[in-house]
Amino acid sequence: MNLKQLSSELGLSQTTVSRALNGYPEVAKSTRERVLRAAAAHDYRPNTRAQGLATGRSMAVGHIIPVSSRHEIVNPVFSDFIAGASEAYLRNGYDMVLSVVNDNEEERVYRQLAGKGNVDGIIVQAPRTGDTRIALLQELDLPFVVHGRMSGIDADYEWVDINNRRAFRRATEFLLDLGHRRIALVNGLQRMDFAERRLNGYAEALQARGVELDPALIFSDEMTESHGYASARQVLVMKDPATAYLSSSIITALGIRRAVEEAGFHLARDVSIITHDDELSYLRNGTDVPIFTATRSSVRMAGRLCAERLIDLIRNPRQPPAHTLLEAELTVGQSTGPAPVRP
Amino acid sequence: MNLKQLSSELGLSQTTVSRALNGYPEVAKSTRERVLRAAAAHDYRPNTRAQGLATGRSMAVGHIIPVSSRHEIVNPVFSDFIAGASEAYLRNGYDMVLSVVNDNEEERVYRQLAGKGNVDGIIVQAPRTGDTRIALLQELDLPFVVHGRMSGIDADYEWVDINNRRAFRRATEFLLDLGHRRIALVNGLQRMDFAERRLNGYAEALQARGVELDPALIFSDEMTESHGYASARQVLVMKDPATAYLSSSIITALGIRRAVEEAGFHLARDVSIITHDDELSYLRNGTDVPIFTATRSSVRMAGRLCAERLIDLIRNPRQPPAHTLLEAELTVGQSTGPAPVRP
DNA sequence: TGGTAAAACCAAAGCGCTTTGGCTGGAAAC
DNA sequence: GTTTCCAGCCAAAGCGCTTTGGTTTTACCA
Repeated sequence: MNLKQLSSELGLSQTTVSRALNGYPEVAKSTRERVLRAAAAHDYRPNTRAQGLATGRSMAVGHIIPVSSRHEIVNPVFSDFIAGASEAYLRNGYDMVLSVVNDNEEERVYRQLAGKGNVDGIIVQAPRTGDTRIALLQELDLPFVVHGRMSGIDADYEWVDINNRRAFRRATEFLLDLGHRRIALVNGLQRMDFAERRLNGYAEALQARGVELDPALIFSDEMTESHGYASARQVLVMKDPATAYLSSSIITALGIRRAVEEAGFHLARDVSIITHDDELSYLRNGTDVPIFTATRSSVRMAGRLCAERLIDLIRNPRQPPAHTLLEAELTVGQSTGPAPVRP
Repeated sequence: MNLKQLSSELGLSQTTVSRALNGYPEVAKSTRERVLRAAAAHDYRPNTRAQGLATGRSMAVGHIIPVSSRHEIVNPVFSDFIAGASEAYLRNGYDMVLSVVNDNEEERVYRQLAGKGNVDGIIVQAPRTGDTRIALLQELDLPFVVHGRMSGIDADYEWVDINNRRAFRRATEFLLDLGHRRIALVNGLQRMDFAERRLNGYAEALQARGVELDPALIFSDEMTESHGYASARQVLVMKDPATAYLSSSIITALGIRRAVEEAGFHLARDVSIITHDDELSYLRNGTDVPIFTATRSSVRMAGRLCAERLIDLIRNPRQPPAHTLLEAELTVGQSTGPAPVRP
């Protein structure tokens, strides 16, 4: 069923039917009701492509998921992020088109998405330090929202991010307060912007207390379980091992815990762990008492916020970029305790 | 830059330029080269919506991700599945449009997707027993591929699935061979088709050995870490607890391990665990020696296969449905050992 | 009753592409 | 030299919608 058929059936012009359906004023109330009834009866839905062609809008937004070409790893937070975003899209009638892209061919995909005109806006994921995508997107004149931020960029742009530096500074301070002095940082890939900010927060806290930063205690890689495990294993064989770990993801934290317990240590008593917790739906940090002491911030909510900002930006294009900074809560769980007394 | 501009710049008709770009034969070789050069120089990309309107194809496929409205949980295997599927789409020029849908409004979304005509085909995820979606999709006459199968349905349809029954039968037999008699099954939601098949495999193996099935040892819920933990806790307080666990996901297995170790037991020596392993990229089952003994099958590959089948189905619509059954490997890791001798 | 303004409707153009159904000029065939 | 054929090009229709710029109808008032 298309507009033409529907309108001829109703004995009306396509114009009137279209206006009736789209809520324009210049159509009699009785006619509108008749049209709406008929549309519902025939389960009529305007063809998106035709609608898009006529209006210039496509009612779709693009999410670009970068996959590191070396590691082939999809960040697991992404599924919850998507779930949050799609809440907003559903409410506003937008579709979500996903592109999983090797990070070496990102530019091509962005250009393509813009050129083919099948999205009205873009969500940029996993920004890296000195990212070149901002300039590209501004040149393409496509509304976009960055999940995270990009250091070392002059241009202003819309972003939604958590206060990574502050969260990790607080977490480090918490461990220092418990008497820990040797604190390992098991971080994400070094080139990721969030990882750098977390490192900065960690370094700041140490410096403020006059604790020297030991580069041997800092690990950066994809945030997998095995990265956590491998890092902790390295720490455990040190002459002067860490008594506490700061982890960038609950998944790496699981790996750290595995290594630590395998070595016969007891969590909280012998070794402490604080992790960042994205509140992944399938990997909740405990149901009542949190398993891990954690800096907590819902990635699902971040997804929703990004999507809402983007929709707003699409509707009102020429507004100045807004910045949404979310604070992470520090919640105490069962994985931290006072630093063990040296034997 | 659009076709009109490009062709006027070249002094050619839109027809010729279009044909040159799309590889039709009735255009001189020299002209074609000239057109291709100009298109590249101006970074011309045909507008997808216009193209779609003209051809009737949209060059996009839909993935419907159901989110249980009660639990609000997105299955984490989904991100790797998507990654696999998008490899195929990328190669074939398809876009992927994602709808995250509450399972109570699925029908509406399917109808909408078909009616609005913005996808050429659909991937159906997480089939449930007695699923009504098959009938709906066949009525809508939209090509589709099911990831998994649906029991209790007469109609024939295209699916890609792993041999869940066989995998869990083998895993159970493996545990029985090790002398285990009390084997707990920590499964996914009961209404999911794969969960039923796994249960059947488990039950079959027990019956074949004359071991009685104890319903108290069977747990079904969303496959979260806490489901694993909670289930194992229930088992641990039994008078006659299980000596082995069969887990439907590596994530629940992590929860089981947590509960077991917390209770002071040692993996493999006191308690055995076999889990199904989807080979999630961020949660690898160990790097060299597998952590868990596991039935292993890459969900990423399943994604790729589903996408490839769907693309084929879109291109050659009237072919009989094919069925792809993947066997899972049983890989021995560090989580299983002979049943402990009763004290 | 006629005139006017507002309300309600419509025809047709246009969005950017593909595709049908020509047309043309030069080479091949006679 | 004429006819035939085909390679190579083009004009225009059409995909299904929105929107512009009307026209007709109704309602109101003098």
